[in-house]
Amino acid sequence: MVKTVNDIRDLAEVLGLSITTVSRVINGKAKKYRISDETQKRVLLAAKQYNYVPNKLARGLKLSRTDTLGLIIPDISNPFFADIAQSIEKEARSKGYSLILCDSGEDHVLEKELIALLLSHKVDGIIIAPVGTDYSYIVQTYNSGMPLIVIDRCITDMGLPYITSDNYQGGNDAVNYLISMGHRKIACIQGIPKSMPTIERVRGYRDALLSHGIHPDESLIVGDNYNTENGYKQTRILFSMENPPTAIFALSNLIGLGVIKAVEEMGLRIPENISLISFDEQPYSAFLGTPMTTVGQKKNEMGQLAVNVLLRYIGNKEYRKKLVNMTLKTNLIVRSSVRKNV
Amino acid sequence: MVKTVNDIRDLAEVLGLSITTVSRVINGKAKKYRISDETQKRVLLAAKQYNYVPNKLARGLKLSRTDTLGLIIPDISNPFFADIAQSIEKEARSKGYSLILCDSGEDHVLEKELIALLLSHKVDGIIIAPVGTDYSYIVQTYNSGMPLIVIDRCITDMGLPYITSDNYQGGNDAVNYLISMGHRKIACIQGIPKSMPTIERVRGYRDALLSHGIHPDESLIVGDNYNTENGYKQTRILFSMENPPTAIFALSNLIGLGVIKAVEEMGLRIPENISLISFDEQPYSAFLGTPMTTVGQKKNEMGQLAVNVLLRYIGNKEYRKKLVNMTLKTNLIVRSSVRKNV
DNA sequence: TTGTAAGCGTTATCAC
DNA sequence: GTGATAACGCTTACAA
Repeated sequence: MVKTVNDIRDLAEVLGLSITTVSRVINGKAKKYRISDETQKRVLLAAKQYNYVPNKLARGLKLSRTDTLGLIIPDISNPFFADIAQSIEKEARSKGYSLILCDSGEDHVLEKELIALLLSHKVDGIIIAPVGTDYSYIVQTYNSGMPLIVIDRCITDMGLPYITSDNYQGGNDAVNYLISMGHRKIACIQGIPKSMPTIERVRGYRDALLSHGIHPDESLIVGDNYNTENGYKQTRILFSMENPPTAIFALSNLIGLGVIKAVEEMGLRIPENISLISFDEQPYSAFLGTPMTTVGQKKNEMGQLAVNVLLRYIGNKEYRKKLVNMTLKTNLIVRSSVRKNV
Repeated sequence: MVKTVNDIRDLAEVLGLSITTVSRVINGKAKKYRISDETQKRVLLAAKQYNYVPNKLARGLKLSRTDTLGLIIPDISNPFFADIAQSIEKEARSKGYSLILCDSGEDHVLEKELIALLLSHKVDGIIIAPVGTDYSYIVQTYNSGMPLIVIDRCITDMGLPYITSDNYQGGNDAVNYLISMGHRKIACIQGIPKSMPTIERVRGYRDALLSHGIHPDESLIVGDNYNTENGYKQTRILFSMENPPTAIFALSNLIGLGVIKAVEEMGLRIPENISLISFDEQPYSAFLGTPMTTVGQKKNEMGQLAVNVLLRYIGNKEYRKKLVNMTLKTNLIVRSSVRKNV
């Protein structure tokens, strides 16, 4: 009959050692306390044998450190965020951290609750892609001393650290390209209007038009959500105009999918009847009915950087004074969804 | 100067009440202990005012219950798993549980570590879509009393509870359809060969052929991974045969994408030169170069059921004796990636 | 080189 | 109606 070991206490008992010694060996402080090699080996062996795993709750309670990070994103089924979540999880784990995943569903009331939830879990830090409507709670959390970093849906002028794509450049590049292909009547289907990616992409859109002497037509800047629905609806509406645009700039990959759906349903074709550029590259982008011209983002880098900056905030009080604001270049991936407009 | 409240102790002090009373109110046991309405209101108000959030570590340590579930999946960037993760997170949270997300990256050594990690976090239960190579550790964990449920990559005959799609039916339906369209030389690009979804889908494939008097050609059953790479490579190899198949059955959406890539690169077309059916429906399936015929799965239901069954295991020792094995029907979504072969 | 004991923040048991 | 206190499993001074 083998004794069941649940505790460091049980383990110590089995070994005939004190809890302290066992704890020291388990935590790799053997040589620091000059614990004999033999004792060390015995402990490690027994730990493995009895399948002992230290209780992180007790450990966290004692150390006020849980080796856990919180991640809040608006929609994990959006492959953009799934990719980011993957790189964050991987990087975090490689550094010894676990990840509590929260999907806010683009609901800022829920988002607020989720932050409180993560706080109650005593996570060591939070990575958040906010819904982008109400920041007060996030700012408050950060100012209270909780290490936190914002990704993608960044918030400027609030004193929050963030890592995001150069959305202005992405929007600007896309529209400049459309103009260079002869388009002048270019619609823009937005994501959440108040969110920074949308604001910046639209700013890039406007500036590209203006720099070519085209006055932005406000009736062509439409939509209010990053999802497929919005892309579909706005496209149908755009095409109900007496004089529809010749090109659409979709501010997310999901919006782009919605555009395609609407276009197909109307019996039209991309790019013959309408040109399209969509933000965010996806594995399927190249294989769509018309291979899509997209604005690629450094998702992997964004995730890795977020984790690493956050860990520095966690580990280094001094570093926390440094407000990290990073912007990652985008790249236009030209395929065949834009035709030359003559 | 407002006192900072970190503790239930601090809160009690501020209120001039005992810790016990405060704890009771916070946990909604006010009436059980006949705590006066006024006291109750004061406590609740102060808690809100001082932004008090109970420490889940301490709570978990005391109650041996963390209100936390662990989720292990092989690849969150695969939209199939992203969708499942979303439904699991949502359902779990609605029931008061948080989710620790782990991506095993299809690595069963890592998977084993991740289980130990979740154990050390004292999660109340585990939902796992295993890599599908080595089950021993999972079985051991389950047998040790940890509530656990397997999804998608199920393991039969091991006494583990699971919820999965009817992969046999899905494979059978797909191939029956291909045969009904006149195809006889049908290739099958597998996922991980030892994993149950692959085994079952291939069994469905074989039986469909046999039931039509076609003897399965082993050289047409190829591949070893659910990813895009595998789909691409195997397609290139299949087409290097002197007599390539007229149809391909891809066992995942990612494999399907790889097939498309290879086909395009070879200057061929779907379905003119090769017909294709791919497992798992995705938002983009309808918008691919050739709208894809797919086998749809009940992802949302799978996630919700997994959480609910797991929670019953957690809450009800009796129920744990009942081995839940659920199989969810698939549905063939016919589009235009299969042509009539004459 | 090893051990003793206090304390992390919470809840449950028992008392008043 | 409310309060004091032990205990959950761990780490870490402080002792020896």
